[in-house]
Amino acid sequence: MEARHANEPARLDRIGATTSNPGVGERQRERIIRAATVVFSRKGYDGARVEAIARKAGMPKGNVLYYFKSKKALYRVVIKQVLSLWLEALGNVAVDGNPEEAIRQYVNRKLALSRNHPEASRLFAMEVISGAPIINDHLSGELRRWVEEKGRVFKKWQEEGLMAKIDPAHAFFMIWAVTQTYADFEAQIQAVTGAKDYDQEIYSDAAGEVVDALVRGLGLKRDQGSSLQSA
Amino acid sequence: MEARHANEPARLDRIGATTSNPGVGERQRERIIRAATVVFSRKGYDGARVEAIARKAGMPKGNVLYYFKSKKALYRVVIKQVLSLWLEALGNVAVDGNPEEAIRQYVNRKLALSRNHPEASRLFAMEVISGAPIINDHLSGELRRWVEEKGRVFKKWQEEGLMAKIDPAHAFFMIWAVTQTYADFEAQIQAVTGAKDYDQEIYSDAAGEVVDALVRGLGLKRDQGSSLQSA
DNA sequence: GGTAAAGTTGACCATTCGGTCAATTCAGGT
DNA sequence: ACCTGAATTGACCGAATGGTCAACTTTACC
Repeated sequence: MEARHANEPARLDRIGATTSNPGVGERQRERIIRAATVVFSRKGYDGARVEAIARKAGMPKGNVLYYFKSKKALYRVVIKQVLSLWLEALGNVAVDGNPEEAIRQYVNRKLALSRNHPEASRLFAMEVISGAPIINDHLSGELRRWVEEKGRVFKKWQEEGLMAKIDPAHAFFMIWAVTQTYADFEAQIQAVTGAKDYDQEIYSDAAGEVVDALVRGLGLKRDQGSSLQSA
Repeated sequence: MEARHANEPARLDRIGATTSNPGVGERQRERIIRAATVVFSRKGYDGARVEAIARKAGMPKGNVLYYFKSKKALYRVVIKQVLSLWLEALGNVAVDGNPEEAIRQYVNRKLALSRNHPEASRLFAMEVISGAPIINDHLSGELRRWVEEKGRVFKKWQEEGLMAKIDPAHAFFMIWAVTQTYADFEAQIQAVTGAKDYDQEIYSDAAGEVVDALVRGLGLKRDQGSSLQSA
């Protein structure tokens, strides 16, 4: 017992495929994290049972606690990974192209995130609803700075008349709210629309209109000066 | 012991003030429900401790279980009350006035709900994120019908060119997403904006811009024919 | 003021759950 | 084949929690 309870995300990024030596333990670790993300996102921290996570990962409970020294430690690892996914997708809003295209791209990327990682989205939502006990520092640190930075770009656009006059932060809140709702409130949307194939009917069919509405609402204009399209 | 474990919401509506006989028990019942709403909304069902609810209501645990036969029964009562608050506020979107004013009013009402009952909003959100195990029937029943009904009005507006062509259901999802985000994601918004006085800075100062953006996004026009304003 | 029901309270029970541990198996290096 | 550390597993423990209960107090009504 030596690498035990490392607790570090270690190398959670996409590995170039099956790298030389994923390590027996590393693979297990990842299975646990994946299972934990699902369970935590549906049940919340307290509702999640270690044994439920273990079962979903296909191993006895004891094994989970072998890799993570406690339920809380596992939760921290999971939620930090989710957060980094969030921040990463926030990524780089292209500030140089024309505003409309930039935001349209950004919203679409965010929507894709909700589509491909609904559990991550829900887990994040639960954390925040609960008062963000774990990630508060990140929100008032990294995220806040990120918003301030991008906000300056919005201000510039607004001065040039390329965007409606709206507090940049709230513009983001609107975007996040709308994109996340398709993951977080899936149950409600499912119930109300009666969609048979959520992925298809909601994301493929309806999402486009919503993106348009957001762009329109934020009053985003295509910069007339630079007519170059981004790929 | 006779009225014990009635479990019925009984008469939860606003009573005309202190009616003749609120009943000792009825008052306690309401205190418990109010406390439970807060605790459940922050901790989720499993995270909430009966004793925590009792303490917040200012009575020993045993007393809570005297009025509600189980934690789950209490939860059901609480969440149903929250749901009715939601549906009630959805209320009557004035279908006859001009579209812009109607929706503007509706959004403002929904926003006020988030402001005045943030716990209710969060509790509702938690339920839905968890897959709406309790209220699923209501969502695919009452709520769905309500959306279909109001949706027809939207369609009419759209045919008259008074509203952007967007699936009515999704128009609602957008509105709900944006308005709820100010209650549900308060922790995030607080962290990002660094607002000292959330109520003031967020709801009073910034909300207006957001309502405008929504109205603009949904492409709502003032009906030129009828220039009468609703109060 | 007496009585019966409603309400209050803390002690108590059974269960569940996170976490530990000793025993065992597996994998790799020599 | 042997050895060593990593990994696996199920039994087990203590704490916490939902729920019960019996004793006690308050309230309402005659």
